[in-house]
Amino acid sequence: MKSKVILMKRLTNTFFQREALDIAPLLLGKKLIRVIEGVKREYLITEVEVYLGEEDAACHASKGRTDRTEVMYAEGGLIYVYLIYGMYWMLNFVTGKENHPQAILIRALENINGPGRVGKVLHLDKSLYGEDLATSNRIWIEDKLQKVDFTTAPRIGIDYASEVWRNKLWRFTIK
DNA sequence: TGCACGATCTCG
DNA sequence: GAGATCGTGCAT
Repeated sequence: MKSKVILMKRLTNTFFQREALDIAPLLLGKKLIRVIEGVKREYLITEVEVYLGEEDAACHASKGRTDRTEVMYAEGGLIYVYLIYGMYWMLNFVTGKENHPQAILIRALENINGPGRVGKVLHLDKSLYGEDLATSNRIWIEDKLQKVDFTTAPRIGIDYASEVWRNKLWRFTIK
């Protein structure tokens, strides 16, 4: 007797060890799992932004290798979190090959708009810096096996960067 | 050792 | 439109 099983498959590191611009649209509509104090919660990813390499003036890696950016130089599949404006933790997934610093910022989840609020509901903190999405029991991504339509737009909050980088359409939003 | 500032949000 | 609030990177 045959039965159909719908697999909610955790994404492995190979998923993240590709170029951020290829991965970003694929992340839309996927499920973010977060376990807080033993309670498992699920959220749909609805908006992301790509930060790509040392050349990208808006990317933290444009300052080179530092204590903060170190994780971005690792292979894809790790988490990059940092505190901004003294109060908001930003959630990023490291992507690409080793020594190709890049990351994808999770800007919004379903019903949760803005990266600061995302960090708040997920109870992010420094302890998640470098967390491995493939093996963590605190946070990971699962495939939703559904296709989504998306739009692109310039990234938010990077007016300090030069025009070329400001104008990149590296924000991906689910339709 | 000090200082300027930021991949934001909320309130008025 | 401004304030909250603090780690980071770079100058001193």
